[in-house]
Amino acid sequence: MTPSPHHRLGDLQLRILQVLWDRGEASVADVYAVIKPERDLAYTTVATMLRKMEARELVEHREEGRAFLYRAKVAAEDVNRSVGSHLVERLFEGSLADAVSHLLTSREVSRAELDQLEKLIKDAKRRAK
Amino acid sequence: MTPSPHHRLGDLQLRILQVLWDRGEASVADVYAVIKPERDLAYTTVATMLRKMEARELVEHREEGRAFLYRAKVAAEDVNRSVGSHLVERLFEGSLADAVSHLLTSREVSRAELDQLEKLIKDAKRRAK
DNA sequence: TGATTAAAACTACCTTGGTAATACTACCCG
DNA sequence: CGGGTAGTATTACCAAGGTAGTTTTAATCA
Repeated sequence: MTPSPHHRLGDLQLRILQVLWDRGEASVADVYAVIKPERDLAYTTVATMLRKMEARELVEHREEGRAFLYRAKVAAEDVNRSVGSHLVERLFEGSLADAVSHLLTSREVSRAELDQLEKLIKDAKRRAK
Repeated sequence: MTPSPHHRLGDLQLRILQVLWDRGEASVADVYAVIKPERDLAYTTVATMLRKMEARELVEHREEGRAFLYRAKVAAEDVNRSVGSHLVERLFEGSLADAVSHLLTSREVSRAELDQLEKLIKDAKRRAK
């Protein structure tokens, strides 16, 4: 079975993973409670998705009484990196600078964020030295 | 009809758009010639995809003799921005800095690229001032 | 004990990207 | 004229994300 490349996770799957990363462990009801206000889904939708994700090895569960407690089986770091990397690759032919450049013109970026970015670059440079 | 959010473009669709952006106009054969060496597809696959993309208003075509000449109907800028933005949003809750930070740790970034990035930030700051 | 309820299991459906074989069509060349 | 050839058109599949109704099961409470 293919380890299924992380970069093609759908929005709902990603959102569910985020909840799990946040909580460590969560029941369907927990996940549902978090997601429901954001997007109006049925409880069973979340449950089904979780089951599908388990089949794909993205999450796993254990039983606690009659309920299932799910945990993410993939690391946030890995997924974020994988998704981000894939995007830069497919959209900007690998040029991080191009990617950031587009991002900078596409959104309001606060002064604080710019400062933060600057520091990031400086750190990276230092490490590269 | 929904203007179909650009951020859900698949890899093949994106690649095809890139060819069209590059050429301005291209026949199926043209697109095929470019893509074939990268991924081993059938000619009809490309043709079908183009037709599907036309239905989705991503491209349009005119007839030149017996062949179709396709043109992108969406701007590269728009798509890149949209895809990039969506990613930052869904993965990093809108924090560009977080996004870049992950990208920096996920790939080899050349000194030149770092310099380029630094300049980008400085420019953005100047503009924001 | 019997009814309510909460949970999971099962089933089903739609959309879209991706992939391609096959069928049709018109044109050009010998 | 007749057949190759270069195109498009048609049709079909599969996988995966997303969505959710319906059914079963088990526990809890009155």
